[in-house]
Amino acid sequence: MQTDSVMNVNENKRQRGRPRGFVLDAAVEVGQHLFHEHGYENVSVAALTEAIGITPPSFYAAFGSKAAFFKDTLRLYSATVVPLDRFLVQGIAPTTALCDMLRAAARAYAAHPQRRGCLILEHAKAGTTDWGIAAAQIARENRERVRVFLEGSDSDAPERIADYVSTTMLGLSAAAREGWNEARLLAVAETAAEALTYCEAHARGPVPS
Amino acid sequence: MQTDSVMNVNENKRQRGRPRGFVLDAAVEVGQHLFHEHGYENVSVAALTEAIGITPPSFYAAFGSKAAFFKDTLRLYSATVVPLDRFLVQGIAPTTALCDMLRAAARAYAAHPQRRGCLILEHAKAGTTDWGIAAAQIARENRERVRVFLEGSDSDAPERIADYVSTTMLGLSAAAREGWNEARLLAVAETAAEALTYCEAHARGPVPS
DNA sequence: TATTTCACTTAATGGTCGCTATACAAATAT
DNA sequence: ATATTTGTATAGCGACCATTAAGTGAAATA
Repeated sequence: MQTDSVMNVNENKRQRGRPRGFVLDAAVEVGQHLFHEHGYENVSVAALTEAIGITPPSFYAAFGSKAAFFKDTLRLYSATVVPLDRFLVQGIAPTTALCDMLRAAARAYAAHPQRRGCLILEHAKAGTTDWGIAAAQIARENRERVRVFLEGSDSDAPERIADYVSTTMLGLSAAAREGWNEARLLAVAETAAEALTYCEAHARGPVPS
Repeated sequence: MQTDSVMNVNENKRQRGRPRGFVLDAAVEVGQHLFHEHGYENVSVAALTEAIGITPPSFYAAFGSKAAFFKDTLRLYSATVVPLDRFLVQGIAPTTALCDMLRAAARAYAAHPQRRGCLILEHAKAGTTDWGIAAAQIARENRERVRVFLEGSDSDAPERIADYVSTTMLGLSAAAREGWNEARLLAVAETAAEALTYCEAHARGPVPS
């Protein structure tokens, strides 16, 4: 069951029959917000359809299933909210890029009082369900992009640094969900940033022990 | 509905009527393992009672509700698995204590292939449910103990350091649940430990910028 | 206008959930 | 012995879940 939303605006393809009474991408965004605020399991199809303004059969005709719809919201989120490529541009010093990314994450995770943390990371733990697997997949891909970026730069121990940054973002997301405000998250990001700059210096010279 | 489990072995109080056919603390431990492996919402009362070897009425007579039983498992967990006082002993250098704690967390969170991460931290996000509030409460208390320990030592910026350590442990727990092995978690803990030692040095002298 | 093609509406399906009313079994108290 | 107290077992409650079968409404094609 393919949907034509998210970066795939091939609507107005064949317009026979009654036209759809709602906008796909708008519905996906509504669902993204609900999933982000309450979590996949705590959002019922009834809640989704009511928020969108449609009924369950329309929902299933358009998106196939609740899990498929959730994957659509994941795609929308990773395409719009977490623009990794904005930070991982070749030529920039890896430490600078990662520090900027951590600061941006801290800000983004506390930006909206509802919808705290990262939609993807917060759903990447239910590794057994299909929707959890989808989230974990995206998380792994993003992690990989960080590692590749570090290998492209002359960074030493790219895996170790990538893992450290990933863990920090996981922690920032969880802390955001527990209600920490932007200042606290930013302070943590700043501390982690100092760790990264220290690692870089540490790699070039010997440890001052 | 009070239960007399967990550090509260006042059984053999009044022995009138039919004696209980199972051991309270053993049941709590079984529940702790199930909750840790699958998460609160994914463990039904039916699964709990079957694993314990009793039927629902016995369960509710002994523990009151699923949420109350979960709180019992939380108490057992924080009293046995995460011995904070082992690390936060006055007199030890704060950096040493925190680094040891991070390393111990990394090891503990990956120790059992099932039951990855921290039972408390992984349940502290559902802030609206009563069981989630209970977990978040314990997490907050532990965080407070770290802060008090740092204030007791001559550490500067105790809140900032405590927040950084808390976030790192949140990240380690989440990474453990995503399947990272002990080596990866330990490497992250080691990087964070370097950050802490750097912070300490940084506080005493100016930044080498 | 007649037909086709799709979306929409109504209403319900089977399943699982946390929880419990009722009845029975096993121990102590008298 | 009987009465009382307490745990266990059977069976089922109502609520909610994701999903859908069947029929109706609306637009484009012929």
